[in-house]
Amino acid sequence: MQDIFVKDIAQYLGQEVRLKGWVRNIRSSGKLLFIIFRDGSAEIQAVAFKPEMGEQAFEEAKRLTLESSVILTGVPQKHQKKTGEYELSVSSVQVLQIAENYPISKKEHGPDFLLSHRHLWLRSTKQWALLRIRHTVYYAICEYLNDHGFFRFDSPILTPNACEGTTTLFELEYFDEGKAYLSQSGQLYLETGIMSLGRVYDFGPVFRAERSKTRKHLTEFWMMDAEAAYVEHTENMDIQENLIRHVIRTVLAKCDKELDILERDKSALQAADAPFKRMTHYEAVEHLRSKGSEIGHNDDLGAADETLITEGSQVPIFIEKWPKQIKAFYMKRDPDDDNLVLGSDLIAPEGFGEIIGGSQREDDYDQLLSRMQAENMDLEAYQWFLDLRKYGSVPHSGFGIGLERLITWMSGVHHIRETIPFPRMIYRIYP
RNA sequence: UCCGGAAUAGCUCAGCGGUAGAGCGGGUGGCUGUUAACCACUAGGUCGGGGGUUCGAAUCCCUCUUCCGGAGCCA
Repeated sequence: MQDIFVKDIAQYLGQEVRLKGWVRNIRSSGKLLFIIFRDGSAEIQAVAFKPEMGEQAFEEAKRLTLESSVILTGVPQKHQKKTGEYELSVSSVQVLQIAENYPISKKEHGPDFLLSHRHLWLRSTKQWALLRIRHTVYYAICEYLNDHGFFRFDSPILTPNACEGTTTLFELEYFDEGKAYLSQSGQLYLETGIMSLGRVYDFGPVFRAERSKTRKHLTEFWMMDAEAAYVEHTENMDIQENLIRHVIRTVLAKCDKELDILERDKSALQAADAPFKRMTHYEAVEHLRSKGSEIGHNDDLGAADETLITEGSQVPIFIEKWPKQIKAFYMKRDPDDDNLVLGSDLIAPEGFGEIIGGSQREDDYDQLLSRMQAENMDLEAYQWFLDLRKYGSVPHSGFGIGLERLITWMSGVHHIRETIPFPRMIYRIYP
């Protein structure tokens, strides 16, 4: 007899097999018992029928409760009521453990309860689907980059200095060396990697101690940073667009069932796999003001603006060429306008907001130095970064994708906290 | 940090000045095709903490705590 996974059940019709997993739900009707069984790969209805399996085995099956661990032996058959589905006709039941009073019931729960039981909530169908989409998105990003000349280059997580502003760092004591910080982005370190490998990316957790409390924020999230030598602003956006479109196609191809479970509108994702729109920050502001926003020409887009800008657009929109005072010090100035930088944000459609921030980097030593001085940065701490502009500086660009933001969009889920196994938020660090 | 909202059974909620309720989950029993199965019975509560008003407070007021939603900031 063979041990198989539920996902492969169709290949074993009529043969006795063994399935190892858990009980998702159980329904009984006298001499009949319906066990909704899952094993990680998929789920299936197992039917225990007393006259066929005998009194003893049936009594064993009757002991089962929600989330009990069990090994079922039986024969896969076509589902008697649902075409295209299968069920297992159970012949024997080996109970590993009876789960008593599993806390998550079949009815609704509030977010506080579910988040406090996140270690168990992960087993629920919707969470199972989200974890699988997360896996697919992660894999698709790496696949695209690997196929386009990028090398994995791991940036450090413990760092001596900040990449973005200094108010949002998690701080810790580092032996006798003073303060160290958890990385907010591997970008500055990636810029060293391109001088060796040409094109590089990192993928790992980053940490931001921002006291933001919205459905788009986590204090610990996964970011993919990519950086490429001799790539300028426009090509940088081309790479991002092709990468995101590859992710959309991969998710649609591999996660059809998961998207159904999440009731994701797949046609919206299909429509997003088309050339992205591009507009300058100036054009975006003009457009927003015509729609009633009070945004100014030197302002960042607010949450409402992000939704408004993509209204009526099926594809993501790049907003490029930003006023330099609202963007980071390392972005390259626009040669056509000294007040602008060659940065771009990618805004997802359907109100999902910003998913990528990228830019061409300042490669001129003097320009970078004066910008850092203007922002009162600790030049000594960034000497290594300035060195890159002294020894073979080249035009280069890069971008960072927030993995969970991208998953939120792909899956259509309401809150980012469901897209990572254990979300870290301002008021929650358990479990 | 700021602005709103909420806290009652294990869970989701109703009750909004006069004897603490329902559904789900748990337990017991019934049912040969169930789909959050169903039916019957049953156990289960310092109404978030503290203070006040009142003959009487889950209910009105004050305060603290916790959580949720949103803003700013960001990916």
